[in-house]
Amino acid sequence: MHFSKTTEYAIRVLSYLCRYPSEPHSAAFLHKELELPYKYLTKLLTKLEKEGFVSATKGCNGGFRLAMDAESIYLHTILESIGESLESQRCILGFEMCDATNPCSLHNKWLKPKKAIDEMLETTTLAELMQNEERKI
Amino acid sequence: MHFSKTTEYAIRVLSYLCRYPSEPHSAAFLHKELELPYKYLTKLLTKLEKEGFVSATKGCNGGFRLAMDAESIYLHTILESIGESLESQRCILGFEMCDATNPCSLHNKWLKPKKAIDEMLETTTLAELMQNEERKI
DNA sequence: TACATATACTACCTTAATAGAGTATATAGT
DNA sequence: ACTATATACTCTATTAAGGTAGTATATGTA
Repeated sequence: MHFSKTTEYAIRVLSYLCRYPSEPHSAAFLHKELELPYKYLTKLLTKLEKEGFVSATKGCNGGFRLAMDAESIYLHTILESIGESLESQRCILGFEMCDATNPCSLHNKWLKPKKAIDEMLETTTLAELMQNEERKI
Repeated sequence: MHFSKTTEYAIRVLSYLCRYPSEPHSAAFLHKELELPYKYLTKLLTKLEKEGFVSATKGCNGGFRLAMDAESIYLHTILESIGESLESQRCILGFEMCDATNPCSLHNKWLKPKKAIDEMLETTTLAELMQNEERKI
């Protein structure tokens, strides 16, 4: 009952780039600042660049910065790009076929929590995560 | 955002034993009936026996049966024994220290979904999963 | 007691997520 | 053009969850 590390990292990095948008941040810097494994981070950033979330500039003073308006980046969209959202759609007990007409024994009980999760992911933007400036990233 | 396989299997097996309590069911039978990997299942059943959820009888006509009143087995308790609930307590973004006074950026947004999940797990009993006799296990 | 049917235990194998190393390539500044 | 600082790419290593194999042990039935 948790996000994958990749998802955690993605949200944290994007949050950081959202909070400090004035200049690009290098992977090395983000690695130190957010304490994420460097090589894993660079790979993730490359992916996020391909997905259009960040823009990358090479060379001196280069780095990554947010490429989209933070108000229009929903968590759901991030998870989708990472490949995590597919997981949330699957049956909570792991059955291939599980829906309203052919539910597993937990199906109905899971509806409410699932709705709460989905709503949160679909209505929360990256910008919203920045509301309290004191919060850690 | 999902249960571990072990948790899935535990709920499914216990659900089955709850639904058909009249006689013990062997691991081999449960393996065929629920299509769970045999060896993994026996390991899990041994664990569930130690945790007190099922009783095991060896020899001919032996097998496993529910050892507790299904009305008093809450999903939360099962997950706790499996070791999954600890996961649900941790910070959604993976921070060591994350609480109301020192929250991560997702902390507040996660409160509601988390509450829905916890409530479901803490109020749902094994017996309740059996309400609709047509449901698959 | 012999045997078939069970669980119990120990050790090992597989897979996918996560993490790391090394190298190639691009660019700003001088 | 040279160099330092970046990202981009490919391949390999580690770890934990998930899964398997083999054998020991217990028990009902004949």
